[in-house]
Amino acid sequence: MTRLSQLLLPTEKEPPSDAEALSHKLMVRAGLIRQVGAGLWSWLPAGWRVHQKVTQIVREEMDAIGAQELLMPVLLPAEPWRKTGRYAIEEMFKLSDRKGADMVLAMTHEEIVTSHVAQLVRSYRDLPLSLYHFQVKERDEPRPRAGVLRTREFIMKDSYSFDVDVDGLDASYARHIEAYDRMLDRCGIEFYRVKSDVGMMGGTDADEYMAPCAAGEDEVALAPGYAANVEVASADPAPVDLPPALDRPETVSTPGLTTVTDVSRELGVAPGALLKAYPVTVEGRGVVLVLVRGDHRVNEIKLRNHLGADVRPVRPEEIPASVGPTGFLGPVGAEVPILLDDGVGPGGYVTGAGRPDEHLRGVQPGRDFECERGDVRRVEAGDTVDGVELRIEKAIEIGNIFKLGTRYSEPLGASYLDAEGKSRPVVMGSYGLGPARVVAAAVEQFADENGISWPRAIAPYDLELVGLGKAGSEERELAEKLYKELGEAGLDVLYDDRDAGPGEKFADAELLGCPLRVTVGRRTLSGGEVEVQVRRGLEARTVPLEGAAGAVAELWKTLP
RNA sequence: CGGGGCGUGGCGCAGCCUGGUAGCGCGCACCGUUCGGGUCGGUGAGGUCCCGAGUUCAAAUCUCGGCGCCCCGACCA
Repeated sequence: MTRLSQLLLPTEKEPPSDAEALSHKLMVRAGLIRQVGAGLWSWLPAGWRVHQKVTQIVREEMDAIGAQELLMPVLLPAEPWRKTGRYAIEEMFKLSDRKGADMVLAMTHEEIVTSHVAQLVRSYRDLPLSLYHFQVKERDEPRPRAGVLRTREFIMKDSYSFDVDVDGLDASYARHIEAYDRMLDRCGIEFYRVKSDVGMMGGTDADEYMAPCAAGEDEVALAPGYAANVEVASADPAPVDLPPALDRPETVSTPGLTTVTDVSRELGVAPGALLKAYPVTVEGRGVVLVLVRGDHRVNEIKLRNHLGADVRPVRPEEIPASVGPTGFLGPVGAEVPILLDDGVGPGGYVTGAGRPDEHLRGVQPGRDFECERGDVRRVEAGDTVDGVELRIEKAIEIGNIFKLGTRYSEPLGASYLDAEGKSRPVVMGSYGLGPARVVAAAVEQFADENGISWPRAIAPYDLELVGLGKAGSEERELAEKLYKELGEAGLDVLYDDRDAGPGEKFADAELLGCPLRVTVGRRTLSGGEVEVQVRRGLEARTVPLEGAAGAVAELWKTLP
């Protein structure tokens, strides 16, 4: 129960000039957040209420699967990070204390929680165990952006599961999936769970929770029954028309034509009838020539995963002469290993000739050059999965969950004695979620031209009560009375009791986006009624003043 | 790390090219007005012009150096 006249809610008519993302603009305009520095934000009272509501929902669902809340520090000794090899991470803030001891600011808490478990857990009887906390994470991001979407400091719910074996981990992982699905459903946002890259976290399996929205930094490939981050997505390519096969490759003169577009136009074939050569340097292996269809792109993450080694594009001077000059690179006669993407079907293709100003046509993989194969291309919209077309959407990552295995328990000595008295490493999972990103996603997904439209579960207040008329008028007295009654009906009300004009009050209410707006004004009061507007869709109705609080409370329960 | 842009009252901006009294809108304070869509009128407060050095009689403006912030890309545990 809050009076707007008492609340620090600095709304603005105009967004910050440098804001791009919708959630950035609206959260600042609505008075929810203020910037402190690059990637550093304060949450103002109304914004913090939203954050807290998300946090509480997450807490309840974590508790429901038996996870135990604790709290670990942000400032940590460097030692455990050295043991796991993560001290070298560039994004980690590093500092030293007055004695010169190396310290770090936590980017995440695997090292510390695992150290605790190493000390405190001795027996298989102590397992399984799930621990979580809400704690600030510090990451020296190369480029913070979009308000609260990508920051250098943010609160994260991170949980960690500890099990005796992989089956136990699978069960813990499954429980977390249930908890995540429930908490995000309750928060009222759109989301999906997608397969993701395990990345540098290591481990065996990973999923991400993604919220689709325009400001998203990630791309997700979706088809019925299929959802994956584009980083790892796999699909069948759209078919391509190939020219008739030739008995042997044939040289064609293509002076100055160095791009797929140019060559396909000149030769009158589809871009997909070309093979694009993409030479890379593979750690510990040297140059490998990757070939994908001309209308496809190499996905470096999939390539790295396929090769099991770090990969970077070659520098021009590293390209072997046998592969040819840039723009005319080709596999025929190339004296380097060749990796052909699985998206390349049988048939004759156009490739660079490995000589200036010439291409070859009718080149058949296997016949005209040796190669290994692998799925290393980026999926494209229009590809198919089980015959159904794929679409690609932008989304923000709001949570990610990893099966870590023994990636941390082994270096940190987290082991237990099994029933036979034998020492075994604890098998771990880790599960992150960013409440601030849930908040930003909700703003992005439901805002309209008038402002934010919160899902009711995470709105800063259940409703905003607008009292029109002058201070001391009959309308305002009735609004005061209704304010009390709404509170008694169990609703958390923001009461706009300011001496401002109606336009300003309405505009501010819609900007802040509480799910309901109740207006006490002459127009409806003459008929003994008050107006109730549903924020999402702005549909308005009236209810009798008598019993209005109860009616509003009932209506509120039906909202998304 | 590469490219681009910006820094002038709380917010949004003009002034800078061509050096000479720091300006506009919103907001804020006060008076009146209005009271179902940012009402209208009046009065007023509020600024180290990001920082430092230089040029000059004189610098928001020109020069050099630094810092900060934003956007695009790279990167992103």
